[in-house]
Amino acid sequence: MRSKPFDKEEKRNQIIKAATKIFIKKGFFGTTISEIAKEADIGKGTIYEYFKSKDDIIFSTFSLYINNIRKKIEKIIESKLNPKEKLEKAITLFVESMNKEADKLVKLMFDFWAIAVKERQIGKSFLIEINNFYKQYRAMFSEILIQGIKNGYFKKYINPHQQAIIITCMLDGILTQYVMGNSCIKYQETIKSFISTIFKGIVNEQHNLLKSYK
Amino acid sequence: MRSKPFDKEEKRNQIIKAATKIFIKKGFFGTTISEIAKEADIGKGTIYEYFKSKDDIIFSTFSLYINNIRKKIEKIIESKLNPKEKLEKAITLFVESMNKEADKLVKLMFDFWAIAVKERQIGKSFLIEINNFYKQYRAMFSEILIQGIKNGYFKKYINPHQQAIIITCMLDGILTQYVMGNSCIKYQETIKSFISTIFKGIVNEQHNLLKSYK
Amino acid sequence: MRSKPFDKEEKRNQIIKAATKIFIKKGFFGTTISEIAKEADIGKGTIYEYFKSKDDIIFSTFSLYINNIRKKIEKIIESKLNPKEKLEKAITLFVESMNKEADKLVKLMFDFWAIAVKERQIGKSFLIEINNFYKQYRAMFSEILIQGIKNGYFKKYINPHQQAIIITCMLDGILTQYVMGNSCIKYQETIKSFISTIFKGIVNEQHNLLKSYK
Amino acid sequence: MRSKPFDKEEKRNQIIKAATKIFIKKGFFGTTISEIAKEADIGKGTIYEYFKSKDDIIFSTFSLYINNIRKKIEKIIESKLNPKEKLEKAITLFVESMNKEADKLVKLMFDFWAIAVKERQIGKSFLIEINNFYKQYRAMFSEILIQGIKNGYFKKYINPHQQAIIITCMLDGILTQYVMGNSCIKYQETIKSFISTIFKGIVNEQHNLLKSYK
DNA sequence: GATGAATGAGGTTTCATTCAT
DNA sequence: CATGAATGAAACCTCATTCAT
Repeated sequence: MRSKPFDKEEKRNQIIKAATKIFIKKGFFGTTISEIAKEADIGKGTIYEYFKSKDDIIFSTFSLYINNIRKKIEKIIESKLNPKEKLEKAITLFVESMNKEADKLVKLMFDFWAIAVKERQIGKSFLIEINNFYKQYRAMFSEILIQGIKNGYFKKYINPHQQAIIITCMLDGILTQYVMGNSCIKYQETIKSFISTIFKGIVNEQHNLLKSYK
Repeated sequence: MRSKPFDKEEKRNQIIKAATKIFIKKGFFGTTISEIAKEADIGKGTIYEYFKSKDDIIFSTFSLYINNIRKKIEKIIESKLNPKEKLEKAITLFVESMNKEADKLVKLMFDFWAIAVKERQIGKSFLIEINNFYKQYRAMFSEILIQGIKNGYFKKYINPHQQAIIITCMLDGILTQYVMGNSCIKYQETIKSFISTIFKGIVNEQHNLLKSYK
Repeated sequence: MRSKPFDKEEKRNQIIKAATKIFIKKGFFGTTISEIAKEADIGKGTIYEYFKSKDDIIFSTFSLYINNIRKKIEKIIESKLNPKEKLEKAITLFVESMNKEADKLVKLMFDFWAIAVKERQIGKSFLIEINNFYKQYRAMFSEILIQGIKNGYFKKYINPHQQAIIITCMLDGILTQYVMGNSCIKYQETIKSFISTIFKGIVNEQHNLLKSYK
Repeated sequence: MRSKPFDKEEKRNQIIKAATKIFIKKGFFGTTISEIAKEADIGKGTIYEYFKSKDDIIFSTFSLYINNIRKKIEKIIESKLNPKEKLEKAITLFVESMNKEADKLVKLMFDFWAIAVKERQIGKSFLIEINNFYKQYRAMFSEILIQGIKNGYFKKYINPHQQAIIITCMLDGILTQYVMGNSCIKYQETIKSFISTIFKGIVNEQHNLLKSYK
């Protein structure tokens, strides 16, 4: 990758990394270009060699992380796991992102949202991106469910699209309350409890019983 | 216009109403005091007769809406409805408010978050308030469920606290995706579908059957 | 004095008294009309029934206190004391004003000065008033000295005008350093020491010896 | 204009110089940052690259002038002059500076006072600095007098500390009245007259006579 | 006469962006 | 390419003053 003597893309990511760190701590509106520059250990003016504006930084940051998650989603879909395993894995992906570093990233997400809901120029782009992300996210669950129905893992009469919405909304809700509520709900227990509720409704027990016989 | 005797509280609410309108459109950081003043049709300085600072405005706005919802919650709890009806009513309350108040509240919520992160001092107060609100919201559902279990409306072995969390998270999630997704999910269908899933898990069919016999 | 049902002058003085209290604590520029009104226990608007503007308040305050001192000076001059006693009395007047309440008044004086040295409208009037006051103050000492020379209390060859300047400058200097220096010089000792130095230079010992013979 | 390599200290002083000019004319509270910027021929924002706040400007201004005088004082103390010459030099320093620096300083002094009263925090620092300055100033005269007594130039029985206070107060007073009185007293004459009075009291004539014999 | 709600001019300060080096 | 000094628009907020009651 580092074939050229200078790699513009790498430096961009370096700046985004620095920006993310500060955004998480102080929020988008609480962060100054100076702080980002200092954190990235470069001059203030240099930032403008790589980004058109402050808005461009947050938007690029957003895109970077969204795409990272997208890639993970695609990997799951394309994996050789069976639908039930895929469903668990997908939820786990979500749960994992709530630990450690990623917990902070979620806070970043709130900033994205705050910017997105407004009418502003950048907001619209955000909203479109977030919408796409949600669609994709729901599509992932939808696809997994359809696969499961086809293969007999899940009950035939369930509405995969509807269930996908319920699952994503639930995960979103847990996330929101977890972060807002200052970790006062035990999200892991909640998710487990939720999964069991959901699974009870959709999993085709007979099929799975047969499977395990083999 | 100034025929009535001077009512400080009314004027405060009038300003909050104007502020809300602009906050929702442009976000807290994108809104100026001048704009609020113009929207409220008063002078810039007048705002400061009723609020200590811009932060105070958003905080008061937040409190106003939170308390409005609180009052409604309390009414439901204290009503003469049976637990199942209460549960339906509580969710309906939520659905209803999605068209009016709560829709605003959610959009403001992101701002609250942005402010909470930027300004440590006020941020803490915000998070405590949000936390309290969530607790109260969960407590409402918890109480309804406990009443229902006692009276035999709901199954004995369910964990009311856990179910309350699931319900509130779900509603929160639906709301978030509804607002973010620009009405691209049909929330009413989703909620109906969700209710049926939940009810399947908790409602004691035998008891309700007996009831309907009478 | 309270013959008329309403005494405008009295109310003015009442406001000045309140203003003085706040001016001393917070300085002219640190004091707001609201504070003065609250201290005087009247409405903000009422102040403008008695004073044209904030500047007018400080100017009137200044005039009031200056005139009080003027009256005292005149009393001393017109008293039946002998020149040496008058000189002592005049300095004592000064020393007295450095105690108790009056010490605070001196701080007010600094505000007058701060306003006076500037080019502003009110500053000019102040400067003229202060100048007049200084002149009068020096004139008092000058007159006392001339009386003393005439009557043989003081040496014939001294320049009364010059000595008056030295005395007033000295007193002014002590005052400044006392207030600025946060009472870290013992002004009473200093003044005593200064008086003895001055008296050594001007008092006609022979005459006083003769006097005390009688 | 910007040919020289960038000198932060120089620019600070340049701004201070501009600020001083306006402060003297209009007073601290009457001066706006815009005016200072215009006078210094720079942008408003540039000021804040060199000073934290408006308060910081006045405080730095104060420190600059105080320190300039301090340096001069130290030079005199450390010079090879004899005590009597030092005393004359010290007073001369004072007289000289009345035409230049000190005249500014006194006018600013009233502003310092006004700020000291208005803003408790910064006010304390000011008073401490002023106090230190006065102490140092008195110490200079004290030291000169002690040297003089030791070497026989001044009378043995005088109290050097007390005399130092008298001298500094006197000079301070002359300065104040000079500035306030709008040059209406002839300070040079007054100082000469004062010196002769003081010297009469402290100089050891016999010793000086002997000295001049040699 | 007395009031205090309303006002808006004008103050300080921040910070994204530019541009000469 | 990199820099950071310079900038000024625009924000928040204060407060002397007005005026309807």
